[in-house]
Amino acid sequence: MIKVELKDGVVKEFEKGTTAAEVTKSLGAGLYKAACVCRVDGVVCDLRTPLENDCRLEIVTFDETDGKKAFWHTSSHVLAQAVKRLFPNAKFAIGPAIDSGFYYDFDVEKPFSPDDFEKITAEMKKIVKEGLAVEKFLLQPDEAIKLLEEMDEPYKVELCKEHSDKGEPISFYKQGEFTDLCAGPHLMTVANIKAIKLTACTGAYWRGDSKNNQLCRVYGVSFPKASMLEEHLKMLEEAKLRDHNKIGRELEYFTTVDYVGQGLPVLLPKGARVIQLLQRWIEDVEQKKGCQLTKTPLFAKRELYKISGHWDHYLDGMFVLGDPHDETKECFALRPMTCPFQYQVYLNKQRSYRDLPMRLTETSTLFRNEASGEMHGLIRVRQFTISEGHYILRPDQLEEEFKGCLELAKYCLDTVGLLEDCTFRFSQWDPANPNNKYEGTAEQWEEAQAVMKKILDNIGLKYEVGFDEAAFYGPKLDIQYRNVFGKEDTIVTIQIDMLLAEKFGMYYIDSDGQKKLPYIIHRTSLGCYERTLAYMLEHFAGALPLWLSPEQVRVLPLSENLADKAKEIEAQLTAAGIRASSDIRSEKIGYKIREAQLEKIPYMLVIGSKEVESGTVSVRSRKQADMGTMPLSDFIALALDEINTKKK
RNA sequence: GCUGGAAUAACUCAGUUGGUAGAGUACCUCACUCGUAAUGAGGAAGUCGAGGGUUCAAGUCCCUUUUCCAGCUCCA
Repeated sequence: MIKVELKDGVVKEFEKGTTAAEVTKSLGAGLYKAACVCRVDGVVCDLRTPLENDCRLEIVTFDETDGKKAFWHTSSHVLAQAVKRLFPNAKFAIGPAIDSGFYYDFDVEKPFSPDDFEKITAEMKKIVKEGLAVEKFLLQPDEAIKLLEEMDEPYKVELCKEHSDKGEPISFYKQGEFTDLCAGPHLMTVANIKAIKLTACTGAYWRGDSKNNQLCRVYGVSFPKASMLEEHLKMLEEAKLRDHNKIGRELEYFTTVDYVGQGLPVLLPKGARVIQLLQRWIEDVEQKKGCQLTKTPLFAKRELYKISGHWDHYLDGMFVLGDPHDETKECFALRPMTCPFQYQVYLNKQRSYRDLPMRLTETSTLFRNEASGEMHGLIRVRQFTISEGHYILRPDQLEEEFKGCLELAKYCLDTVGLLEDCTFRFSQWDPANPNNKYEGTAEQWEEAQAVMKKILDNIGLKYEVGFDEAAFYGPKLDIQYRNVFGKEDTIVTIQIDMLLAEKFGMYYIDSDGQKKLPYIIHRTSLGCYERTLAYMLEHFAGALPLWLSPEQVRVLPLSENLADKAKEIEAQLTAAGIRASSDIRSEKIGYKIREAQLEKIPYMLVIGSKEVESGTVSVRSRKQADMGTMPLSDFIALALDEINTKKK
């Protein structure tokens, strides 16, 4: 007999070798039905796992992430089974669970059409109704490879051969006529998958490498109850209403024009105003932090990029003016980054250790020739403006300055309301990167990464490691943000560079009279303005905080004959530094309010004869509706306080 | 760059098997002078993304191309 400790410390005895499933069943039919997988002493396992020793057993349902993962993983097998039935020639790659569902990659002659989708969904539902039990079996590596070869699954054979190096048995899962190479864990039966929706069909490269064959990836999501699926789809619809690419256009922040080109959004007055406000604020904040503002050219001769290394690493990503390969003629390129330009400020004269740290910042417009399929609203564009900076430092200043950069970035992101949803990624090099991406020696890399790790650990920052995500000249701390579709991008980056100073001959004379190489931190405080604006539009669903609202107050006279009074109030607001307008059209007040509300105008001041008589305004906010009447001066004080404190 | 989807009035979208281009909103005009999310009537508005082709006839079928969307790859 073995002792099994259950939830809340209850201990029960079972025969040695009893499976977790049998234990669960003994606890109650309802629990067994809801159970997806279990954790034995904290390790996620199949319910079919036999318990051999005393242990702690947790039953995991769909409510937990581990449960969802298993549920969706099994769903991906059902998808594969349905595809096999309908398209017997399809070859199978991988089919994992992801954060919001599952996918399976297939090699098929023709990608699936929406029509095929319906058929596949119907077949999946049929399979669920058949209520097949999921069984697990193990094979020795050579037997496993033989089986997969017989099944004519070349991708699976490739995967299996890699696992077989370990010499461990290979696990398979089987439901009905369908067998798949898989590590699991899986549900006990497909019968629990009550609601299924296939969401997208896209291309995806085998093993994530664009040199490889492109497969057909089918995305889906599934739930134990139909109502949960409905709720999920409703949530997705609501997320889409926050999409900056939709509301940014609707609310007239930006637009795109066919004949201007891809990745070149046109900022409309509202978008331009927000970016101006952010830029003025950041430039002032940086000045107070001891930064020096620079303004350097937007393009330069090819020779500059050759020194920095960008010419060799990123020629494809640059907009080149002239023939890049004709060395007999002058050739220019628009700048894809600011580093080599800003270094010229440092190089302007001989520098002493007393000049350091030198904190150079610039509101820098950059140009990157992104591949045509990469562009996305304001998030991924070909021309953008970034709060860029390079700090040139003595080694003894590195830690403190790095902390300063991180504090500044956190302050900026917090002020614009985005920090709470950010995650941190320590982006490191891959010594074995096949494309020769990284410059410098292993010693230099180990040192730079050790320094960064020490700094991050000292601060106690929670971060993930991004392997093979470093810049070609050094490791990065990337601050990541997810858009409404869950896609992650870097919003802010802080990088340690030990290589470029030498390339540009950026020495300083130390206190001992010796020439020495400085460290350089590449950093941004708020990231690039377009991207930050995009995320703010999503975060606030278009209702930007008052201090950043392009139009802060709209005066709404009840009737046309109060137009002069409205204009007078507007002028008083403008004089107080508030961005105001008035709606003097001969429309009903409800109509004007509705429009202002849809435009997310923070405050509406309604004025009628009552207000004119008493010298007050009737205040309505987009959040709290009617706030009652007050003297105009009171409202101005209230608004200015909200603006000056940058209230979110 | 790759896979899939899309493009019709300023916006959101209808448009049957190929046979004269439609609605709502917005816009303009007029009336109404209004109390916290849509007043009424009338009017104007489209080379059906662009370029080729098939056809007596193309928004609709075929080819090319541009842009937008989702995903992959990439992201200094």
